[in-house]
Amino acid sequence: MPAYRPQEIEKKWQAHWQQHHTFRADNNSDKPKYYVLDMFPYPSGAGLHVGHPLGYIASDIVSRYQRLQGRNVLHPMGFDSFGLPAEQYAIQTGQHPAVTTEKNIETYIRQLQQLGFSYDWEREVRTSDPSYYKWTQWIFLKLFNSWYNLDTDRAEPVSALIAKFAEGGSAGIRAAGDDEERHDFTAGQWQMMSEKQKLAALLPYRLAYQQDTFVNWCAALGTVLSNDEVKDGLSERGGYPVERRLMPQWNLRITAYADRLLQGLDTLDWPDAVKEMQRNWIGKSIGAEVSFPVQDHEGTVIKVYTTRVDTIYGATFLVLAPEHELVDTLTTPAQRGAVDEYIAATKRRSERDRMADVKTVSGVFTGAYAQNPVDGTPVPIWLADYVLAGYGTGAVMAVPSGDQRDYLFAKHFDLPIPAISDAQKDLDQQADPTKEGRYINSGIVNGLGYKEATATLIAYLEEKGLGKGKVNFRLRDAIFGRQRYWGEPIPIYYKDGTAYGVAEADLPLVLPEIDEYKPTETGEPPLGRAKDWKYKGQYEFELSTMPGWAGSSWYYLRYMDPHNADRFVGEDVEKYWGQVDLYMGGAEHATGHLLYSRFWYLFLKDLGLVTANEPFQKLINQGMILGRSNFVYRLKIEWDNDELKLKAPPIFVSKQIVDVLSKEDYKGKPEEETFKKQLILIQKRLANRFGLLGGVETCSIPYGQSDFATPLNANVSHVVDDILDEYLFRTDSHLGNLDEAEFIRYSDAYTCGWEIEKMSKSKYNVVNPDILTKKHGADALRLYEMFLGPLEQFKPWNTNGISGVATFLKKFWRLFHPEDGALAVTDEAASPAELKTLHRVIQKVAQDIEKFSFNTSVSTFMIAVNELTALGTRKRAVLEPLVVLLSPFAPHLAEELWHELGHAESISFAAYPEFREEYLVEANVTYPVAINGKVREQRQFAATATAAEIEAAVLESDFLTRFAEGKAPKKVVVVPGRMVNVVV
RNA sequence: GCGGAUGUGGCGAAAUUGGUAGACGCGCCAGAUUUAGGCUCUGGUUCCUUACGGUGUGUGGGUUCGAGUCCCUCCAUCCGCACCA
Repeated sequence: MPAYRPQEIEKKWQAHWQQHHTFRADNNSDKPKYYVLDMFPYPSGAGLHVGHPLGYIASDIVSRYQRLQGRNVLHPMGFDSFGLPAEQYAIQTGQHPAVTTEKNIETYIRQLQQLGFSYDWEREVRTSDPSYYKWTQWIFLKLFNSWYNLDTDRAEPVSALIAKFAEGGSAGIRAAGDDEERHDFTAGQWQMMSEKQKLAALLPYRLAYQQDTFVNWCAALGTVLSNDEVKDGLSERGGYPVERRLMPQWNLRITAYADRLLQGLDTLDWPDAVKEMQRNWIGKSIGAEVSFPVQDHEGTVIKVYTTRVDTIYGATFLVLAPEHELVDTLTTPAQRGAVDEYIAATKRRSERDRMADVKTVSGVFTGAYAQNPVDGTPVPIWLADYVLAGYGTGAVMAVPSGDQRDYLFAKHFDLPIPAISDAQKDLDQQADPTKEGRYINSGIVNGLGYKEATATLIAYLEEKGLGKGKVNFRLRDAIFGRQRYWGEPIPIYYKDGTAYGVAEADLPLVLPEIDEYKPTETGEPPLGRAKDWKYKGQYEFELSTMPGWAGSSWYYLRYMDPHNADRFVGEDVEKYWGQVDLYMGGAEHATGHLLYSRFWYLFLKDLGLVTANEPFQKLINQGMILGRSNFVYRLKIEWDNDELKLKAPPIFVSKQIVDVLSKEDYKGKPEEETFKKQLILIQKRLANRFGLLGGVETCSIPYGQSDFATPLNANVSHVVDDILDEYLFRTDSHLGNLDEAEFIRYSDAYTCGWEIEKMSKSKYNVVNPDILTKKHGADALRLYEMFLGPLEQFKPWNTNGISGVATFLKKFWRLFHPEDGALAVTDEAASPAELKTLHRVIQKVAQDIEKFSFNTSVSTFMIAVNELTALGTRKRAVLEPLVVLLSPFAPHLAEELWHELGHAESISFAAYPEFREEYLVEANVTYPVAINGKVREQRQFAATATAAEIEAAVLESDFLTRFAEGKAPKKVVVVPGRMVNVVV
């Protein structure tokens, strides 16, 4: 056998695994099951970069480890193949999204397969495949045909609701959702309704319902975005402006599950950060709704929501959101002008300004007064934009002594700030929301504490019919429609203006072909372009498609039974696999995908279609691998607000360009045009040479030896600093911390800088794994990605260190092939030293895998190889178990050696070596012996020696004479296995 | 503002959970082999010091025979939410 050639070995075994279906998971097995899931990728045109596989490698290690432990492992992969980028590309080029998506998936599969993942590819799913989205549509129809019964606290079929209506009308039915959208009727009235009227009455009960909703409308993208797709008032994708607009929309009633989604979190083995984010997102608050009767408006009350009813005696004014429905009625003629002006001013401020500016106090008095329901005191009614129309009732009772915002408002408009608790302090400085102390100035709760006061007041208000305890959630229903082409068509059609669900038998409702992917001239979604696209040839279909998260909300269930044509997942199969044991993916899905998936699962559970309580028991967030962006600055002189300014916008370039530009022989001050041409030329030349653009290390680094250690020419760095102070302005967010940016060379007008940020094709900071695999092999790349640092951490990519793990693999190979010759192992028995090395690895690696601490496992292997190399070990008894241990990490190398050692079956079916603790215990143990914590010598004791024996041995020796300067020992502390400390 | 996290060499990082801080790898230095090296091997590498020795886990304090680890204070950085009543 020649020297270690990873590329040959890897190709051979990947083909072998595929041919022999080595990783095929069995839906019937006596073995215990284990389900390892990766968050499936969106197949983008750029292909994989080194950041993508990080989580996949980790989950693959766990999968292979669990197989060695004798479990039946389900480890699938698929593609979230509906989405915006393919559609944008289609609009630009006219290419069908299905075509580009297919091409991208092929690239992804090729790249994934060459890393040797143990996926069961026969279970691959694609969300854009009609045989898959048939079931996404089917689940939508289930939602459409369900309502949420608060009495049973679960979803039930709409047919049950119809039965109730027929029997007793709408009275007494408690359903999740907004009762104001619904109308009351008797059983008789129900019977009299036409079909159209009945469906209209049912619609606001459904879990998938259509309603006029304030949505985030993005004109540039021509679609509606969900809240988590909007960042700072701009679309997450593209950064276009987003406005609030009232539109008829399909919604999913996730709010019905708010409490259960919250409760369930406690049972999950997830990172605290993610659970906390979901808790905040759901935003449960326990409080009360209190009615304040309005003076001079008989029968009109203002409902406020508060979490601190106990402070109601301190409520000196009410504040309504400017959009509140009563504003118009309440405003007195004298205040009308001021109020109108304030509302107009609020509207002029964009959502973004309003969010950005939380410091300025603004508001206006309506002229009207309400009565405090507990003591009848008149309280003025104000408007202010710090009260949100969308939360609670859109009105608050302001307690300036207990709430900082109310306090600032009161100070600003000179309203009274009465104390309500004897524990409140510094009320001339700030509000004090304390719950300590006894209430004062508080009528019926004077002298009580927080808990009693709250209970007393709620009881009192309930009795008077002016209030009740109430739980509020911040969570909003999920908007489900997108005005887009490349998504699942919503299986709804309209008959006489009324929405009907498509019959299950007619699924899938296949996405029709259209000739252009833009919205129509009349502003309809792209599906409006479809010709002759009608249900049963006569009814118009719904034209919006489902959002990106629809298909990804249940894909993990389809993996269990991907080819089932009769059911979304077979009953027995679902029971067998149950929930996902380990879910690996990025933290960016904390409140989106992970919440929607849980919602769908709970819903399916209510329908008896799934059996576990939660879909994902354990979640690990792998950190992101960041890239180093390089850029050059182009100095520009511009007019900015009548002022001449020098600007230096950065231009992203590949690392090679920075390398070339910073070479000593690159001199002169090129004119702008010339420079641009040069840039393009260099990019092109590099593209030709390396096939791809990206930051693979191919040029020598000009100054110093590494990216980060920078023996930068001191003179150059000085000049750059001076120039910086003088000329460079922060003109682009990508610039970030200029102070920290490194400047490799200053040449008149151009300077090179870098920054660590997310890998992105447009920033030329992507490192392609193919090239690394070609050079070092997939095993080396796998090991290196794990070795890089803790799995969950964000870390910059640095290709330099990969040689370390490559060397390790070579050394490992050489344990079996001395002088790179033929396999040479002996059947001698292992020595105690060898057994110790081996069993330390068995123990440590198993512990590390349980803790997902793969970087330390790799170190453990390296130490073992160094030790065994030093010992000259050639023994099968030591080396063979070591191969098994290494196989989850470097599967190709391990498989090759395993077969060389004479095994016919794949190493995946080997048994994990058993750990024997006794091999780690030595006859003699060396302890540090110290005086007052200062170690003076190392001494050997029998491994079985007791603390008392060790103490005696030290005191009987001449240790004290030599080190204690005649002082007498006060005590001796013996920590078995650690240290002997004599205190003098 | 609220919530979550993180601070250890030139760099990525370890530290058996309170026991000789810096394992392992990169880089660097020296040496060996080699025509040569970007291959391989050996030794060294917290910092200061020629050495002896001292110093050292963001800051300041505390508990302890002993603290990177536990408690309190402050500082810095990152992430999430953000006028949620």
